[in-house]
Amino acid sequence: VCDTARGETTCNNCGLVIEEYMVDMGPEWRTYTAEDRKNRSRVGSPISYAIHDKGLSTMICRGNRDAKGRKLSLRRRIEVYRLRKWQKRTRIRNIRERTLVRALSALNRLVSQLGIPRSIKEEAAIIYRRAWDNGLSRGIAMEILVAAALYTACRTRRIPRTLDEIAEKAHISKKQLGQWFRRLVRKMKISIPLCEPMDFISRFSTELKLSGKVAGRAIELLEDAKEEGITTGKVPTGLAATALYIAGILENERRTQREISRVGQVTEVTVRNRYKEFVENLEIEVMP
DNA sequence: AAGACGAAAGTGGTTGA
DNA sequence: TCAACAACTTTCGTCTT
Repeated sequence: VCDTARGETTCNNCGLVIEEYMVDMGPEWRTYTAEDRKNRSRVGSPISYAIHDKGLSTMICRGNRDAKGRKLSLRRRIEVYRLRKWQKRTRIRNIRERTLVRALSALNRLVSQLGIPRSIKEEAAIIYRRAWDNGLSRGIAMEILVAAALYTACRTRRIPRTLDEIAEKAHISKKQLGQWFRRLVRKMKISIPLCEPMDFISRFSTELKLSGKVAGRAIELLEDAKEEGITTGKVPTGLAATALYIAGILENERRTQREISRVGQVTEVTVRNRYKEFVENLEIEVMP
């Protein structure tokens, strides 16, 4: 299923799978029985990242003595000093890089799960690095910062995912994600375009297998609704979903309220309320 | 049997004193 | 910091297809 509405090719079927195998080369838990094999799931970054240098990083002790306790010559002392310095530097670099590797692998996982285009992933990675450079990463779980960077990237490129969707896949709370999103925007002076209901139309209509005709009609409806001033303060996903619902009825591609509410991530009641407002204000005749 | 409808009570976030 | 508030959710009984 390809969505080329914005010049992005998001392939939800093959792209997903290929991406996953390309980016995440970590091993899965070994399984022994057929039952295990059925149940096994991907378990995140391979453990080797976490213990990558365990036992390998060496400290060079202070005190300029050799193994037998003799004082070192001046020449040796200078050499040991230099070694110590480089030891420190490379260790710091390794920690940085290791975290970065883990963060990027988490990002890849999220992106595959959500079917997000590659360009947005790159954007998210850049935002993540900038956040890191600005010292925003201190004291915060890497997963949260990654998720916030991804959400920010989606918003700036106007291919929004909801906070809920990203929070769920990243296994963090919506509240935390929202907080860090705002923090990123504020501290890094990123300008975010307003979230418009229309931004959701192409994704939702694909998900509902609705034709382009319906999607176009839905966008018209949203434009009219905006002019009538009945959209302010309403959840954009609910508006987009309802517009598709009505457009579907008008174009004879009806979907049930349940389906509509599911893709719009609102309740049927909300769809009904929006529906009523649309019909009352937009001179729509939906009686067959 | 499934879908649509709407009332009523509850929830979490924003706003304004 | 607190209360008021609008939007949205959950739940549930009733009507329609």
